[in-house]
Amino acid sequence: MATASNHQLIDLAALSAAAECLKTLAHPHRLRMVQMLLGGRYTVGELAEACEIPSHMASEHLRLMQRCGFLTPNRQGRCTYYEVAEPHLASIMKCIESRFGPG
Amino acid sequence: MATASNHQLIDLAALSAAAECLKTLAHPHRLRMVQMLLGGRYTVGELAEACEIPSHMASEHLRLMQRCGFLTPNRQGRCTYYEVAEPHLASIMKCIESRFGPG
DNA sequence: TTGACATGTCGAAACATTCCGATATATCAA
DNA sequence: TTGATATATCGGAATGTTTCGACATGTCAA
Repeated sequence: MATASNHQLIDLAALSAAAECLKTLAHPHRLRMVQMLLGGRYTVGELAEACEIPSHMASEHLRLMQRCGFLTPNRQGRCTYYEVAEPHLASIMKCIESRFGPG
Repeated sequence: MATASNHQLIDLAALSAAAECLKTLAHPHRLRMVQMLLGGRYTVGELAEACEIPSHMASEHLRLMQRCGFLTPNRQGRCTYYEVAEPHLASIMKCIESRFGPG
């Protein structure tokens, strides 16, 4: 046994879901996109340019993040704007910034 | 452009490092181990049993987490105790619990 | 309608991860 | 020493991810 304060362990099924989400987040281009989108909405093309990747690949990354509930697309004419749909993304990104950010 | 409050974007090299760490965390058994270790120290065997996996596989997971600075081993006789070495693990785990935990 | 532009989808190659059995090392007890 | 226990490591099979070119769809302007 360990120390006191044994706060409930999350069950394995929930941990698998969490692992899926973390895996989705665990990519440098996707992290950059999330970081940008936490500051506003952007089109596929804008996100692609910021990551210096072809836009059809940005589209693929965005699809993955949409699939696990992080983002939602919002078509407007020829462009598709993506926005953050998962509120917890802000706090997890803060953790990442405090560990890997500047300063 | 987006809204105001354009706080500095992390550079791609740092995001790659962050992605590596997140990838390492993104596994149900490793998440369980981290969650346990945040509450105290455990041996390879104890962690293996909690995850219901053979201990040589637990050892492999622990090696990965050691490699990215999350944990440190601490040999004591025949057993190796692992402990949390990265303070930020606690806060990122809190984020995960608040999203996937009970309640 | 045509042509240009912005996204999205498909299939396959390249690459990485996960898992397992076999084996190695390290410690203790007798 | 021998045998038992606890971890660690190696190699390979199975599986999953990433990237790319090619193509499809959907929108607008003329």
